[in-house]
Amino acid sequence: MKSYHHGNLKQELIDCACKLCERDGYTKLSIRSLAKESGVSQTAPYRHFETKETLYASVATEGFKKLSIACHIDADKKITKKHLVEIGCNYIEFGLKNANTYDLMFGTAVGNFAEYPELLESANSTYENMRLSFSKLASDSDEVIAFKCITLWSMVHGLVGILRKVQVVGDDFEEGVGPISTASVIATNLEDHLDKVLTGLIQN
Amino acid sequence: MKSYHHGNLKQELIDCACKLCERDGYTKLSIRSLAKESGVSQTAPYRHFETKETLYASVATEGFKKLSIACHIDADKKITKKHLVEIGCNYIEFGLKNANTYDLMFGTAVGNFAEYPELLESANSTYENMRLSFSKLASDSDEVIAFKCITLWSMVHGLVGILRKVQVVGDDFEEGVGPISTASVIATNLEDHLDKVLTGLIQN
DNA sequence: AATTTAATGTTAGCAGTGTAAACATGATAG
DNA sequence: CTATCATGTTTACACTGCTAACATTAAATT
Repeated sequence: MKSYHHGNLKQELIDCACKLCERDGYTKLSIRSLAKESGVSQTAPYRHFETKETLYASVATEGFKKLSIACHIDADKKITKKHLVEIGCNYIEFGLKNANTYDLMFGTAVGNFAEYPELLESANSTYENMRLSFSKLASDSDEVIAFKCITLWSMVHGLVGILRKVQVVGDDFEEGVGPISTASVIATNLEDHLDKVLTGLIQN
Repeated sequence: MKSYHHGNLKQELIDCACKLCERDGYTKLSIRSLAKESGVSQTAPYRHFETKETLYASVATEGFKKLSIACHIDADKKITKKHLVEIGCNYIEFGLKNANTYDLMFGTAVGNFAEYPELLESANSTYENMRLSFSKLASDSDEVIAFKCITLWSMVHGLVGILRKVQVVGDDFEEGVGPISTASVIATNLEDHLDKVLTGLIQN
């Protein structure tokens, strides 16, 4: 027999939402279905999430935490370009393996991160982690480090988007010339690709 | 007095949808509101668009056509890196100025382009245009050209995403070190940035 | 020219959604 | 032990995508 109060509803809703968002995409997620899944009334989630966007923000927050972990590398000593390639690869792998969550994190489902302090914090700390790795690489100024960081981020972010999209674009081109076959070559040689692309940005 | 048949409903719906999608984002668009806007019954659009996704596909198709135009450069002669920078800048400008439409084109609102021949065609021809520009640059093999093309695309695509997102991430970092200020520097020096980033990819 | 047909429009209605308001329960603080 | 307040429920509203059945008229066929 169930007690009137669930006890741990908020966390269960978040966990469940993360799972469903990743499985079906966040558009398919409804507060009502989520409530049903947790065996609770349709409007119970509203005691924990003001709006659906608030729920999205929680899922996105979890996403950034996982991304932070995925992109973290141990390196007390000076790190090399190889480390950055590794970060980039891990980032891309995360984006491709958690594509639906990634959409939530980088799409427009959550309009303004500033309205959700935890989300803001987790997103910023993902950036900050990456920045710290860069700062260990070379004795660049803070500005240059930040610049390189945003540049790498935009590169891997772009690759995630294009690699995913291209699979859906169809390919009626000659062998080896169309976007799909090309992207697939890049995808299967990610390390080489990142290494090459980072060369203009960083030496050694 | 209006006739029973509208006469040009499909095109009017597409035009209207393009406008509303760009103004409010595609999530805010409803078939019913669209119908009302065109002074027609709630279900009339279904005579022209099987599902909402079909409508999205039409809007995305228009988007790719515009993107193609934006990225087109006149160059019968050999083109230089400068031309590619120009293409990249135009691409990014399009992505930032038509952010909501861009989401529709590169997000998951339309699941499988192959189901919408016109969309597929317009998306592929955007790629093909870019590829042709690259092919005029140097005497690379077709594979290398395609590779560079996808790489540039992913770079500018990533920049569009990050430049947009960063504005929403908040910035509680030191001066010049946070993502916002850094991205803003990149955004205001786009040409320089692209030039630098393309150097690893292309000489001259 | 008359008639059939197909394209395009309307009306009514279902099932599902986000969300607000009013109420119920029970854990916890006084 | 009682009052309060966080948490859960019920009910309801306005909106959505979409379907089915019907209406109108343009186009094709005889």
